[in-house]
Amino acid sequence: MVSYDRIMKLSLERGFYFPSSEIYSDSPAGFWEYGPNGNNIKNKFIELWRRELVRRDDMIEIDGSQIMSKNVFVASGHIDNFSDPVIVCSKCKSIFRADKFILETAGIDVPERVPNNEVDKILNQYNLKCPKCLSSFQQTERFNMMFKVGIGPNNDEAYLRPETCQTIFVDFTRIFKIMRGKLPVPIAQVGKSFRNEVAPRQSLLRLREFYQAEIEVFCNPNQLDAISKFDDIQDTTLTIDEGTKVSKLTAKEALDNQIIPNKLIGYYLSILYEFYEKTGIDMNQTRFRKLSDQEKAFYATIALDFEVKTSLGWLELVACNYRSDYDLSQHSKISREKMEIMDPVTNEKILPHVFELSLGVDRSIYSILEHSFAEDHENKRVVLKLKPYLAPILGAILPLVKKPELEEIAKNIYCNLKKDFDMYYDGSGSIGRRYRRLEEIGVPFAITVDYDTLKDSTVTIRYRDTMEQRRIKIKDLKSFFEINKKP
RNA sequence: GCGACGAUCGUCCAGUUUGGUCUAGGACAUCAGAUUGCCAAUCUGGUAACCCGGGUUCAAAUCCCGGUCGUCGCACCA
Repeated sequence: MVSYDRIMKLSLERGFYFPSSEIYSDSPAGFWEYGPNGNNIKNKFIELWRRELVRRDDMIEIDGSQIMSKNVFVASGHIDNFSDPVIVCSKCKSIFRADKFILETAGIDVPERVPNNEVDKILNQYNLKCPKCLSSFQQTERFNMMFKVGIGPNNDEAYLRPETCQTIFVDFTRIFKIMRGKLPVPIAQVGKSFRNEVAPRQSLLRLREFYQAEIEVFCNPNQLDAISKFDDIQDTTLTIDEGTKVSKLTAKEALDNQIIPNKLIGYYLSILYEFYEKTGIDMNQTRFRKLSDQEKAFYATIALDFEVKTSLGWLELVACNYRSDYDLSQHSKISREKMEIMDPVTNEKILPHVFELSLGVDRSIYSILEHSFAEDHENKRVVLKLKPYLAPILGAILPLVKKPELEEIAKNIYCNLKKDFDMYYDGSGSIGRRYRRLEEIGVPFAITVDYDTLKDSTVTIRYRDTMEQRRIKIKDLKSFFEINKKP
């Protein structure tokens, strides 16, 4: 298996991703840039997500704000649940998690959501001091994983969203009305979320600013098995890890065996699976893992993670949570906005439930890179076997040697194709070197203009994975790329 | 956030032990030119780095302190 370090090296050398603000010594951890190649892959990944999930399932896609008011997160529970009590030594400024500290020193098991004054009381009562300098602690504070921002001259309290889905929840009633929604109605969004991670690590795998592609399926909780399109995917084979046992079985079998609770969840897990199949990730190295009650988020009643095996172990790519009506009822309560809707199918007035597929884009990109990376020792080359529709560049136009008559034709071909496809022109160095360079960033096709081109207007197509070469007429190139850029 | 270790061209590494030889060297990559009829060829020339701040010293890539970042472990991952 390719190591994390090897992918990291490739990324730095070839511009997939690299640290943000790296010329400054005070640049914070957990922020990374996509370079030209990485950005192209990311855009194409998102476009594939749209094709295979959003358009396939007639989803509605929105693009919401990244900064949202305090009340949004009071309602969502993030103000309360997303923070840890923290105590700071008044002298040496050492920081401790209050609940852990009290458990370790006084042996008292306080809940994570313990009020600040309660912590202060316990510290006093048991005379707990800083273990490093034996000084007393300052008043208990909260460390919140959300980034707080101040709006306007008064610095009104607001936050960068820690998950994209909250915009979907707060917008739900308007979207449902204007789009003449019928349950189940999936609403999708791709965008950035922000979490003030304590220890961001491993580049794209734990970021403070990251892309999520989320799908919130609003549904009638009484109609979870009334999904006729389940039949389309019932033979999709899923690997499901229930903690005690791992089963590989079709969606239908999983449903029959109660491993999946209903058709709606089965359907969405299956189309998610089929989407990832198309990314080039080795599906034998993936699984859905049922989360235990301890692992589940506070809003989830059923939770499965879609995970992929990488050199760093199993990596969570998609959180699939049945959030019930938690979010809508909370937003309804705090905003005093009625969020019940008429289900036109059953003529019931209900508060919809939500099943979500919360996908981590950056982790997916990393996994695709790792699973696409191949070292071809026989030919002494490194090949990134990206699917053509995910490759940062679809094709490169190369003059065989540096001769004006070949370069002119090659540049013409390049100019004729570059508006329709992601093309690249390279005329420097030996032809073999150029092939090697291209396959390292995953360019699937190289077009070489040679001396035969002058005679019969054909060029060589070289295939990245097999190194095979075929001749094709210049005028047929457009349709060749048209066909080959499709999933 | 804690602890251990580390940080030199785009990448990998030498130089730090024992301060002066370093206006920092090599390899790969890259750029320009020459050459080249298809898989990292060759020749010539070029670009390019001591993480940041402070201190010690006649003198710091090298020693000391602080910060930042990175790797690993713990914790965290709603």
